[in-house]
Amino acid sequence: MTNQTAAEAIIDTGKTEDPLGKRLRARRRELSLTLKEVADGAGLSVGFISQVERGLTVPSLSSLASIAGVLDSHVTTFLAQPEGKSQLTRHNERPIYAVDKAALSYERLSTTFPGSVLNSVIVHEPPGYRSEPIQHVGEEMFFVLQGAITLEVEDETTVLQAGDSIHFASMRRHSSWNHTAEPATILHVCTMDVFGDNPQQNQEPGNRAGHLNHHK
Amino acid sequence: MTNQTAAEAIIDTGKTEDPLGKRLRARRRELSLTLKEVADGAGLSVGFISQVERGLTVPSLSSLASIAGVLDSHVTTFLAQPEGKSQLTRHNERPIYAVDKAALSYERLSTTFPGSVLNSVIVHEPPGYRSEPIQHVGEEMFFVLQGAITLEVEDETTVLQAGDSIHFASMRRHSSWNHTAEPATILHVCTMDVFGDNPQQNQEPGNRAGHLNHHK
DNA sequence: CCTAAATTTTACCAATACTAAAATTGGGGG
DNA sequence: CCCCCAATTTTAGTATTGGTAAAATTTAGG
Repeated sequence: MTNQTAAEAIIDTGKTEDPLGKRLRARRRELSLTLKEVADGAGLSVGFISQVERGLTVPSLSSLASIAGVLDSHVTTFLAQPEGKSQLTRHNERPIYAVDKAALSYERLSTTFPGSVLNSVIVHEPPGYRSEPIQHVGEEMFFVLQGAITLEVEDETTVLQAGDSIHFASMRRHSSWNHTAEPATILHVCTMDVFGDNPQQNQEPGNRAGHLNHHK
Repeated sequence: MTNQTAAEAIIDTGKTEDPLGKRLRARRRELSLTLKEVADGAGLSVGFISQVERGLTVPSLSSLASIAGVLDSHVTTFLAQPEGKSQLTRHNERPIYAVDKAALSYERLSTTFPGSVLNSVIVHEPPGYRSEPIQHVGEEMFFVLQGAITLEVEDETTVLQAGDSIHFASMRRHSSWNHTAEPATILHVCTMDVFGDNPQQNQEPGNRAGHLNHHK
């Protein structure tokens, strides 16, 4: 509609934000590398890098990966990033989600804005509660606010006390267990779309089940 | 070296993990969509989607974006994801980073594994401490553990008490200020490479300054 | 200014992203 | 069992565009 370059039009999430090329250039400058250095490192030509950085061409995924490698960053760094309103939650006025009457409940901290990947909730685990082992895309972190829990990640079994934290890739099969007689409160952050919203474009919103199913 | 498909070889981060295609298929199944539905939605051909999902072809970034859109997900969802050892930190034995003697200090919670984007630290802000306003790629979340701080995100000024949280895109200019007479403890999570490590491949590691510079 | 490094531009080619259509699989019924 | 339909895979083939090499331009010193 407007006259942005093809690359810009293609890549960005719909919101106006820094396009791929700009970020690559910014990152290269940050490391004070020359086009040639990047090109050589990535096995590509100098001119091409120039084109990409100015949004005249869209690199293939493999090329982008190479370039990202030289820039010592992850591919995802350069793809559409969030933008939106910040979301405040007060400890006394948060939406609470009770998944099953068995008393496990969530307080949602983060919200969803276009491109957001961060998801945080406060989880209240009643004494004895045990979650099904699950694995999924992303990574996550637990920080124990109150009480203690036992966390199993694949073969490691760890007891976390208040103030302890753990960080791991969510693909590793994991489950948690409140082995104590006291309720435990955990701050849980993950990079996934736990609540099943975050529509990339507005399609039929309802009926999509979240991934937080401690299903059968 | 081995005989994985070209696509697999190209995309993955070096670690063995689910390649792009597998994830796309998994996601499609999750939404119980047909190849045709995805193809139509994305404006691509059925056969092509099939090829992509089986790793016979690598889609262009634009195509991938379209497909991701139909799958109601962010592009990054399907690109290399973390894998590694989980990292435990005990509240009494964490590495502490003191940035300037002015007494601001960090306890690092998360570690870095290939592809990880999650970064969490506990920040101790002494009374009166004020950080420089910064903006950068990514998104972040503050959760106040003790005390209170004033957080400014662009034009919004918010006072956060213990237990409160805020979540916003890091591109929005932000700074924090401990306006109280007590030290404040904040759990800070962001999707960026705060500590400046996370080498995608092992290049010269040293000398790269972190981004947490409250520099002049 | 003169030179050399860094970047941009141009012209061109070949790899491959993508298509269209035919071949295969896989259920359910009747 | 066989027909039918939906879903997926396979096969050829083309056109796009990702990518190159080299010349043109800019930038920065000395």
